[in-house]
Amino acid sequence: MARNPERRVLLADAGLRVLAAAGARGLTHRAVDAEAGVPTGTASNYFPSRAALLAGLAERIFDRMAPDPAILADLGRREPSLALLTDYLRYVVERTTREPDLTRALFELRLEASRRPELRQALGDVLRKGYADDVAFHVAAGLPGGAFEVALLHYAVDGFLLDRLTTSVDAGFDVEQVVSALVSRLVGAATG
Amino acid sequence: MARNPERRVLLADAGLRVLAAAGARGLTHRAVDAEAGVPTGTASNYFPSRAALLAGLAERIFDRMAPDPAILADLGRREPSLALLTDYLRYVVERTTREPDLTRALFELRLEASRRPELRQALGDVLRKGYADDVAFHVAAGLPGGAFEVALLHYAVDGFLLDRLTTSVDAGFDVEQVVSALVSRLVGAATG
DNA sequence: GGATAACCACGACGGCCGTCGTGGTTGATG
DNA sequence: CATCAACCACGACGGCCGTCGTGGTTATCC
Repeated sequence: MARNPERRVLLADAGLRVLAAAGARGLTHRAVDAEAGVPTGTASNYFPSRAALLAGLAERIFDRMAPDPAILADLGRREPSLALLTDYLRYVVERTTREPDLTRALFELRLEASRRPELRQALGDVLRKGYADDVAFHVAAGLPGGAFEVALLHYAVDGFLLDRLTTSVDAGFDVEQVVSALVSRLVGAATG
Repeated sequence: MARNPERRVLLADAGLRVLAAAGARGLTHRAVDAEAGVPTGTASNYFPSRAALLAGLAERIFDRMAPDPAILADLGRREPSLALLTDYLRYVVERTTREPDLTRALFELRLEASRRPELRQALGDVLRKGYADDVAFHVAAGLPGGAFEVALLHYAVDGFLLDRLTTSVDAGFDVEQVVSALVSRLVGAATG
C-alpha cells in the first residue's frame, strides 16, 4: 500500500498555509494537522521529522508555482519584444501575488534554508535550476537581454514582492508601473 | 536607578545575533541570555514579553544600520551625478553586507511583522520614514531621479541582498557590476 | 547610616513542542 | 476466507517555551 499521495499534498498545502500565516515558529506537526483537518499525528506520520516537513513544503511550493503551460504556449507564439518580456514578467508577478501565502512561505523557506544545510542544498538546487531555465528560455525565445538582465529582473521582482507581501515601505506605485519600468529600463536601456 | 541602557543594548545585540543565526524560531529569552553571557532571566526582565523583545530588536537594528555621518558628509560635498549616486548605493550595500547578521535579522523581522499587528505598525513606520528620508535626501542633494527611482532602487537592492544573504540563485555577478548597472539603468536611463 | 525603591538572579508553573512506540484498521493476495 | 503487510490514529515522554512571582542586592536620598 503506497503512501497516499493525495493526503501528502493535502498536508503540504496545509503546511504552506500555516507557514505563511504563522511563520516558521508556528509551523509544527500539530498545527499542520489542525489546518488540514486530520487527526493529530498524521503530519508526523507523513513527514517524520521537522526537516522532512520543511523539505516536503519546499518540494510542493514549486509544483504549485509552476506556470500554466497553456498561457506559456500562448505567449510563446508572439514575436519576441520588450512588450512580450513585460507580459512574461507581469505573469510572474500575477502568479506570485495571486497566492501571497505561497510567496510568503517561500521567503520563510529561504530564510530557514540559510541555516539548515540539507534544506539549503535542496532549495538552492531548485532556485539555481529555476534561474538557469529562465535564462535558457529567455535566450531561446529570442527576448532582448541575457543572463545578466534576467538576474537583475529577478532581484528587482523579489524585492518588489518582499515589499508588497510583508511589511511595506508603501511607496505608492502600482504593479503595472513598476513592472514596465523595470523591463524597459533594466533590459530595454541596455539593448536599445 | 534607571534601567541600565548599556545592558539593554548588549541584550538587543545578542538578540540580533540569535535572530540571524537561529531564526525567529530560535529567538527565545533564554537563548538571548546565553548569547549575551548573562544569567537566565535577564532578557526576560528587560523585555518582559516576546513582543517587547521583538520591538526592542527592531529599534536597535536601525540604530546600528545608521550610516556614518562623516562618510555621508564626505559624499555630500561632491557634485550630484550618477557616479555619486552609485557611490551612495555602494555604501548602502557595503553597510548591509558587512554585517550580514543585521540584514538577515531585518528580513526575519519584516516577515514576523507581517503577522504581528503591533510590530507591523512600528516597523512599518520606521521603514516608511526611511524611504521618505531617502527621497528627501535624494532630492535635496540634487541627485538624478525622484521618488519612483528611489523606490525601484530599494526593491532591486533588497532583492539583491536577499539573494546574497540567504539561499542564493548564484547567478555569478559581483556586487560592483550589479550596483552600477542598477543605478545607470534604473536612474540614468530615465534622466538622460 | 538607615530607609527605600529599583534592579536583578533565580525558580516554578502550565503549555506546547518533536519524536517514537503501539495497537487497531484496512485492503490486497492467494 | 485467512493472512499479512502497510497505513494510520492516538498516547506518552522528555525538553524547551513564555511568563510571573519572590527574595537578595545595590545605589540613592534624607
